[in-house]
Amino acid sequence: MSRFETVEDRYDAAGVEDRVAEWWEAVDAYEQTKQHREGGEEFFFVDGPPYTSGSAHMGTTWNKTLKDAYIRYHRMCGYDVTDRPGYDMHGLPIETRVEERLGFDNKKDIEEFGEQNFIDECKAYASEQLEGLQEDFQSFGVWMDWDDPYRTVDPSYMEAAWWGFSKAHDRGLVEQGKRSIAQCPRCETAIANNEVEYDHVEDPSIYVKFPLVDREGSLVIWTTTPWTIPANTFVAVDGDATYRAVEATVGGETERLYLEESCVEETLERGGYDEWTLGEALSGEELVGWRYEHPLRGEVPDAPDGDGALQVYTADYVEADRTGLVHSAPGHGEVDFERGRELGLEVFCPVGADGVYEPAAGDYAGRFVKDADPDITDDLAAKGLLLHGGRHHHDYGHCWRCDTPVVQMVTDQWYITVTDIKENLLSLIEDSEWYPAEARDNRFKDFVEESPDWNVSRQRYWGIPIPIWTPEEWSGDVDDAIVVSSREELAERADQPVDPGTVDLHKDTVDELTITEDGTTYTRVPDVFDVWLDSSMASWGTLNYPEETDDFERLWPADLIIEAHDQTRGWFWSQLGMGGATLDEIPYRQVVMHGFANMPDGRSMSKSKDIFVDPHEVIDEHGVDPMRLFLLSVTPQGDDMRFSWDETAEMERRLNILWNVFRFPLPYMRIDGFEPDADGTAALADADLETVDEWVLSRLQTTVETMTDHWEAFRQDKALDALLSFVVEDVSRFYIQVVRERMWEEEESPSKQAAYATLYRVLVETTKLLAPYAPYVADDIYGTLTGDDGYDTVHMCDWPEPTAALRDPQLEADVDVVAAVEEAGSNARQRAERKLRWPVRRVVVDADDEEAAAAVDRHRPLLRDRLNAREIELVDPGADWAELRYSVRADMSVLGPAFGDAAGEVMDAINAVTLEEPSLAALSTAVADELGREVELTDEMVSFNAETPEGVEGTAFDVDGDERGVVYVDTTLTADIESEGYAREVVRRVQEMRKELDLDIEAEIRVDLDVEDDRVAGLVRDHEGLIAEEVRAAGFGDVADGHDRTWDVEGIDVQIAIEPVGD
RNA sequence: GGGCCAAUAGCUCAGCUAGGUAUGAGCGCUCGGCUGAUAACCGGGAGGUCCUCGGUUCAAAUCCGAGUUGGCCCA
Repeated sequence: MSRFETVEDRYDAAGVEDRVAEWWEAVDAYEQTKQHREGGEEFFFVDGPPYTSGSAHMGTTWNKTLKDAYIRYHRMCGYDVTDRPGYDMHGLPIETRVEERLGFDNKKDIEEFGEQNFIDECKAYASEQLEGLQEDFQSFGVWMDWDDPYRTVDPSYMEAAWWGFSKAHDRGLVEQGKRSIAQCPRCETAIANNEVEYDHVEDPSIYVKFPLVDREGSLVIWTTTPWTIPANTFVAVDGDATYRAVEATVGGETERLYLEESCVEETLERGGYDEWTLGEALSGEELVGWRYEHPLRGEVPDAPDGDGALQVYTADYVEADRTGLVHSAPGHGEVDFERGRELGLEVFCPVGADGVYEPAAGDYAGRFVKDADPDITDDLAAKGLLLHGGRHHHDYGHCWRCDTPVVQMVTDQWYITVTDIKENLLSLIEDSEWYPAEARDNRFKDFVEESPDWNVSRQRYWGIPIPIWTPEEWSGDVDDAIVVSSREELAERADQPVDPGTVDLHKDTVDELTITEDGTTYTRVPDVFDVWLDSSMASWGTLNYPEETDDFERLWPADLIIEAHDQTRGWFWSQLGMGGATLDEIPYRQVVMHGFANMPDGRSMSKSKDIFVDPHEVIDEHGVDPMRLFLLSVTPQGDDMRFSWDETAEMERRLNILWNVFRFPLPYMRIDGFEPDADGTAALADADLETVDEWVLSRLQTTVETMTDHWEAFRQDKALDALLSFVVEDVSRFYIQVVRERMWEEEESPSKQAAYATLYRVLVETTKLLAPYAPYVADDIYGTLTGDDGYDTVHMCDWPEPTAALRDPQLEADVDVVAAVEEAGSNARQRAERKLRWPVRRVVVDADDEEAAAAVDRHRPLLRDRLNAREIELVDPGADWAELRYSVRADMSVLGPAFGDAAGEVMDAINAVTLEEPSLAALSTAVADELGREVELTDEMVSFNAETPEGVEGTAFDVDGDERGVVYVDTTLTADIESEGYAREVVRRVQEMRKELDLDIEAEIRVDLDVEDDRVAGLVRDHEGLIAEEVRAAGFGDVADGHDRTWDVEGIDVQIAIEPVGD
């Protein structure tokens, strides 16, 4: 590939990306880059596996882009980076998708279809989705090991989970037990608390009277779940609250009710009582031990009736709300269960996994619990126990996958008892560094402190089977069960023949396996793991541990993980829990926690509600690199991102500026046969650098240092700011503007060579700095610049290090001053209405301090050039420019009282004078002259205003907000200046006409000028030499058949004709 | 209902973790300039209840409290 080839006029993302993708393919760019770093210090990055349902959304896109950028950065820094992507492929979400596909309603359909068939369908679905994601990620320019992703459904990965679980078991952290869990009656499985979504619903709201035994009256409870009343076991009160006996009358009949004092009025009004009187006051403690009749004893004969049941107890979950007495069913509610267990009460749950009452529910057996609500309410009403029945709007839990309302109930589940090692876990957290740090110390720590034991069992199909085999007459003691840790062990212990090399560990396979030892046959527990357990093993699953041990021993734990803040409760936690349970270590060292990708208006994206931005659409519109640039331009630490089309378009424009900067020197370099070494070091060493060259190279070093610091602090967004500002402000707006003329020089010159070497170096280093962000365009530019002399891809390059010898902070500070002076000078010019094309006689810089003055003094030629000034004059700091004069403005509010009737006269005199210096003494003298008499003036009476000489405009300049002086531009015309000004006007028109003819840069022309005004014609003629040089005119005179145009130049018609001259 | 985070120009965000005039930045808008990088570039200008209300203080975008809106997590 030859260097400095012609490129498109305009940055075209799609074109670049297609071209580069093809190139990568052709030269195995990814593989080469990885091989290039083999033997380097190893860096173990672990990919948090996306779930394989649906395609990549903006959040995943952001996440993978961040990962890609940090992997590329670390590679450039010399690390041999682990980059195995992963996919989370088990779990209920996929099962429900497949059920939808197959038109299934419940587990019975699955059983009929066949477990194995269903598992095959799930696997096919997950694999299909995986392929889509793989394509998506690759289309985002992400370089990971796409040929070998870890998949949670692979036997080797599943084995990692078995190993981890058995480790936890070895350490006594596995147990089976009853817990109150959220059950999805449709999916017929427990679902984790974080899988419960709360939606607004309307439920029954009933007040029920529980008749007391041994004393008159009833307790009044309130509930929104009538279906839990069959399981009522006790009533809870607040021991410190005050309860009242109430004599309530309705329809002439009076009854005694007990409820919390502050709830009486509202409750009895609801109950429609005509009147009531407050009776005895009792503390909650005093109610403890009171016994009552189960309100549905007739309908549910098996309802709790054991020791201690149907009594009042205290509980800390009671609030003075509704009635202040809480119906408690340990067989259902979580807090009820906990309290019931403390009290040693029976756990009665007459509901099956499908949410249907079992025979123990008596009359209600066979009914779906929610459907039984009205019957139960009616039955209570029929017995006169319903005080009030209404409806209530509140939030109620639903299954996150199928949206079915959950049923809270007690079932047997398997647990990893992380609460036993909570202190360890909390201290392990300290071994990880988080970005941002507060996420660890607030959010994460809080979550870990509050987390309960981890229910890892699910009564489903598509998951990693729990590797527990229990004996026929099992005691329930986990020590009597067998926990298998590997395929090898399974093969050894199973009664049936198993080939550990080929066995698939899914449920359909292992369910059939039994283990017989010491005459006892063990069968597998039918549950599968909670899918969160799958990914919790990713840090060793990625390394195929325990099947392979070398990598694990060398690399584990992970050096870096990068995920969004929802993973605090997800993957960050599950990994900590498993790492702690198995190895008593935290599986990661550094955590970058980014935010969520929201809509441009701040709402969260939601595919189901059709509120989202599709990454592919962004790519079609603006390209991959601009999208990545946008995603990487926002902070990766905690804050949510609002996607912005405008900002993405802006990134495309910035890349276009870079493209222009890059393509500008190409024709010149090509024509001159410029052939620097690949990274330009040698070319630079040979070059005779000029001041601006040194400056921009120094800026480059500073930029490299700044960027590196930001990258190391995981603030690639700030690093990008530094890079883009360098490219746009320093290179494009300043350096290129200054060196343009040097590039145009026809002859070989050291100056031109120095500009080439400088710009080359700047561009090559820029492509390296840009590479992690915009991998395509960076590589395209790099390739065009280095050709066959560089690496096949910029991604093999080392991350630049600042070169101390090229640093010159003084020069950078100087140029800051020069640029400020230039800016102020341009402003002054504009106010004087003098275009830059017209030279000015002089620019006077009145700097406030020595430093600014010295900077200007050191760079007079540069400033002369930038401001098109014949001369730069410098006023001594501390002194005012001698040519300034001062006018004075009188303040009548002070003059009036002081001078009375004479005030007007004094004011006129003050306003009329012009002073050489702004002092009261000078003013007094001048005013005395004007008035013909002395007057006493004070500072308060006047203010001084500087007046510039005729034809001079002044503007203050500042650096970083600090005012450093004033720039005066003297626009007085001279014949010489007019002559050059007009000549340059002509040059510009001729140049435009050359372009209209599409002439080659080097083509020579003949020019015919006809200026309407004779004086101006003469002025132009004086500068024919300049014109000829600038427009490559071989001569002036008649152009018979050329390109002919008449221009208006400053109000004067100028007719110009040009024609190319033959060779 | 609870915890955490955010709210500053039309847009995206700095500034807040040492209180001291919003020098705010880029984009967009607008007026002007430049013209062999040209769909680029330069300069001027307009544009703000710093979410609201209280408090601390000589002084609050900044510190404290309450609230509003949005996000995440939990119930």
